[in-house]
Amino acid sequence: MRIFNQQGYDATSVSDIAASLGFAKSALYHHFESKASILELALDDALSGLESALDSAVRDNGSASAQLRQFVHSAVGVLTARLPQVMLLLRVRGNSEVELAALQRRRAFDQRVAMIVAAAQEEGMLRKEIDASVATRLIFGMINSLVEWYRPDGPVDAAELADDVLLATFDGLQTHP
Amino acid sequence: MRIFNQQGYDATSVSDIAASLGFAKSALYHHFESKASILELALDDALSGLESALDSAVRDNGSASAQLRQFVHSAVGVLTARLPQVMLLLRVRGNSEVELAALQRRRAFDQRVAMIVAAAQEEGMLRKEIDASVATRLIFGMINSLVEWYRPDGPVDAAELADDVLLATFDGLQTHP
DNA sequence: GTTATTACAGACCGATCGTTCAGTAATTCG
DNA sequence: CGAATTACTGAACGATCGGTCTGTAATAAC
Repeated sequence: MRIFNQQGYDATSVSDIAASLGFAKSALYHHFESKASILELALDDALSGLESALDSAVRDNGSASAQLRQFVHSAVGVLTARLPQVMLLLRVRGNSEVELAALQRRRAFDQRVAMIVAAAQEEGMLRKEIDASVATRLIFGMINSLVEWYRPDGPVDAAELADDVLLATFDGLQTHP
Repeated sequence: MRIFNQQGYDATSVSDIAASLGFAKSALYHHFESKASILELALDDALSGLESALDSAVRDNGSASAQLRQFVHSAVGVLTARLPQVMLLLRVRGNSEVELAALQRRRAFDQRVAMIVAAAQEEGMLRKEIDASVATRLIFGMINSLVEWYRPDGPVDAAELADDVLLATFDGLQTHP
């Protein structure tokens, strides 16, 4: 996963992976069916993590507004905790069966989230000037962009970051009089 | 650029490009030096667009707060107007000389932006609970994520989107009493 | 300590990669 | 119209790709 993310999946050869493990590439095929199956494991892990975070948020809260707040917070948690997997998921382009399946599963997930955002807007939580589907994409665009810079061993604390994202998305970065 | 973005640069062969143009792949080498040079043209265009938008924002405004607001707005404009180029830029991983050069140029650009955000925070425009560098990444994470879904022929208007992003980043998506 | 079983190495496969080159068609120019 | 330039084709290049196969170490089981 580390090399996939550094170079990109397609730019990474099976030899690259094997070399970084100190093995011959044929050794990899003793443990994995194919290059794609390695990717598949990571994508499944990322999707499972996000899905169960959403499930919990829905289960734990009555209103869509509360569900959304909890999910935004926990989505940052999943992203920081399973950074390599989510990183791979967000870069999938649909070039193979494995990638297409992951994209489809992600689309279904995104639609569930969009429904909650729309409901939260109906509840009066979100301003109506901005279309619900646009709002959804802006919120999770910000969250997903964390994979581009957040690093577990970096200076930013994951828990604080989740709070910051909640504040930024819902209350804005500007000071208010 | 369209095919690079659909499949990813590495997953796109020169034959793919030639075929979609109705040419033999050798014909491409009459117009371009290499596959990498095609990428280079696009990356240069994206970077130039963003840089000149930043230059204008700095030139047109006195305070960092005003500079930031204008640049956020115009960055969305550059992104929507030069979607394919910016899309490519944001996916560069540094796998070649061309990509490394683009990454370096982008890092310098990002630092200029980060300085303005920090100055805007000093001016009292941005809340101080959130670190300036984190705020920078959240803002432009949201903006850059537009390439993942915005399409010129889609239902979302580019001008409205720029306003929405401005509202979302600075005032937040939540309604206020 | 013999025997399974697991874990690897190295050579090799066909396919495809980016690129080159010699030659031909199409277009422009005087 | 003929000459020069531009645009393109098709075959071929070495390199590298994901994957397979045979065989040999290392480990575990009894």
